Amino acid sequence: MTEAAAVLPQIGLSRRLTPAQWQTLAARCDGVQAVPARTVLTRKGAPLDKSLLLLNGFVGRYIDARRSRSSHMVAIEVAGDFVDLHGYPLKRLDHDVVTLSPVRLALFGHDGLDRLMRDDPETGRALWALTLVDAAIHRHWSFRLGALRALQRVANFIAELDLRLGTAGIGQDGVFPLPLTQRDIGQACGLTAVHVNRVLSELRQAECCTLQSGTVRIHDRMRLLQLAEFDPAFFYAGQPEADVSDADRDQRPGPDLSNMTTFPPDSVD
Amino acid sequence: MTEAAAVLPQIGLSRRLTPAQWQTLAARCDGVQAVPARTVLTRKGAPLDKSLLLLNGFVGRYIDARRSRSSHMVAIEVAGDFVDLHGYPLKRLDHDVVTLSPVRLALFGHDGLDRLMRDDPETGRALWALTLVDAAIHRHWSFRLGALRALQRVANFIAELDLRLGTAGIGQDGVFPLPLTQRDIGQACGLTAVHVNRVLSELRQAECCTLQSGTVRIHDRMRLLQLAEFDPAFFYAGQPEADVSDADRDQRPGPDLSNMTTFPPDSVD
DNA sequence: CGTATGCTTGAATCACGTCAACTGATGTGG
DNA sequence: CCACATCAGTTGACGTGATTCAAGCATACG
Repeated sequence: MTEAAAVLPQIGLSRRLTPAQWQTLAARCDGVQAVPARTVLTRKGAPLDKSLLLLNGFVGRYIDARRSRSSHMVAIEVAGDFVDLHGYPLKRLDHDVVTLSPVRLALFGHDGLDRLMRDDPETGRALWALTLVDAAIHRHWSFRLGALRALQRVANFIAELDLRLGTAGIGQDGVFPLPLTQRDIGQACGLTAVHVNRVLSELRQAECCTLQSGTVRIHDRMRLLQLAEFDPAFFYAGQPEADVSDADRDQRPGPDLSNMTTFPPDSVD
Repeated sequence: MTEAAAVLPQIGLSRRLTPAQWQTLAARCDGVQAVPARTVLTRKGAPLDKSLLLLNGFVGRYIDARRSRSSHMVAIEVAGDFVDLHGYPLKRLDHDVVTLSPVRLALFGHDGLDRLMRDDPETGRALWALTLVDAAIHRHWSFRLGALRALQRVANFIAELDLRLGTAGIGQDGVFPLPLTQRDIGQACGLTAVHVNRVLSELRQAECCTLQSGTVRIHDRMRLLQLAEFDPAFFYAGQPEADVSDADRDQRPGPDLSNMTTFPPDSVD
């Protein structure tokens, strides 16, 4: 639907496409749909024939343990993220996708993407790169959960959303909306809601940042990033990695496998 | 180098390609190289011009916190895994890649992959799907770290490697090599080496599985999988999702956004 | 040999979970 | 309009799972 395409803003992750690529993609949009909060978009294992681009709001991915009582949020998507793009090559997902807030979604049928891939393989590779940034974010989550403790984890989570929402043009002066309950944050950070509460009030008392009634206010971003051990490298901002054409290849010789160094063992753990 | 291509076995993840696709890819191989254990293959941020397919041995990906003393393993690669395939669209990595054991690697220059993508976009999409399975494994790690506690985590880790190595044709009767120190396992599972030790002896006493001198012996796989809350869905085994051509499309109507259901709140946490 | 590295075990500490009670905001039906 | 339920947030007391520090062994290696 071309009318729909005309209004699609190029925000967030989709900014990694060139304007021309974005036009090519937006032309494939099959419509826009509004969905209320706490609604299942796709259920684990269900076959997919369309992918969803998140225009605004928040969406979570959940894996739940059968025997256990808790489900865990393994990813959060913000405006500009392609929620289901990896469902395009895989044709089904291994987890549930649920809206955390009211959202608006742009729909892309897989057959339309097929044609896009055929007609414009360069844009296809750019879409591939988009899904790889998602994977890098997953690694960052793994790092957060495995290497940090409660206070740092929550700080890191907030710092990540500050960065990602900034890219989406949402929020300013360190203030942005985050309509999650403390239980949601706990599910994302591997903590109980009770402990998230304590950690948040600790961050508040430290004059670091405040999260109240669905709004984050960052008072001291330096301290937040430092506390969070936050390294934005995982986000692959900066150069357009979608552009694999040529130019920046072979300039620097890449890691030569002949000059390998022994991995220095680090102190503990 | 065609001689190198001739000896490349199609194991593990690379089995998700059709034999024809595998031949196409193997023909692009630029050589095979042996690398000793505990060697840095690629350093965070370094520009890449080739990708590596792991023929045997183990490789880990590490993210480390600057201020802190510990680095965290965010992924482990086994025989058949494409270690650096996501470095192909992205051109650099956000983490370090280190061998955990002596390995043999098949090298694929990015320009060769470029030609492959041009000549055979279908195989290109299959490679995309490979990187998406990696992402699914990342989500599984996130789940493990966020939702499970020590005993279950280690059990889950072992169950994952049992599954992945089985696909690579390594090990049988629940016995497979795993040349990791308890400190390595701790870095992967977000635990200290000391606690990994206690957990392993617990698993041993429970007659569940044994990990000694670099070898895993699974005595009661049912109990292991149950204890680990292990759901192999993340691995996308089964149907060849690389085959996006046609056939299995539009058979089932996919999740219709009109019959959305409200997300049922689960009990705790 | 001695030194380094990995595994094992114990005891003390601490971070986080669990249980429970209370608040305040929102909503619903009589 | 008020009784009542519900749900997110908050706080305290208590229990426990994991870390930390420490020491003792085993094996491999120069």
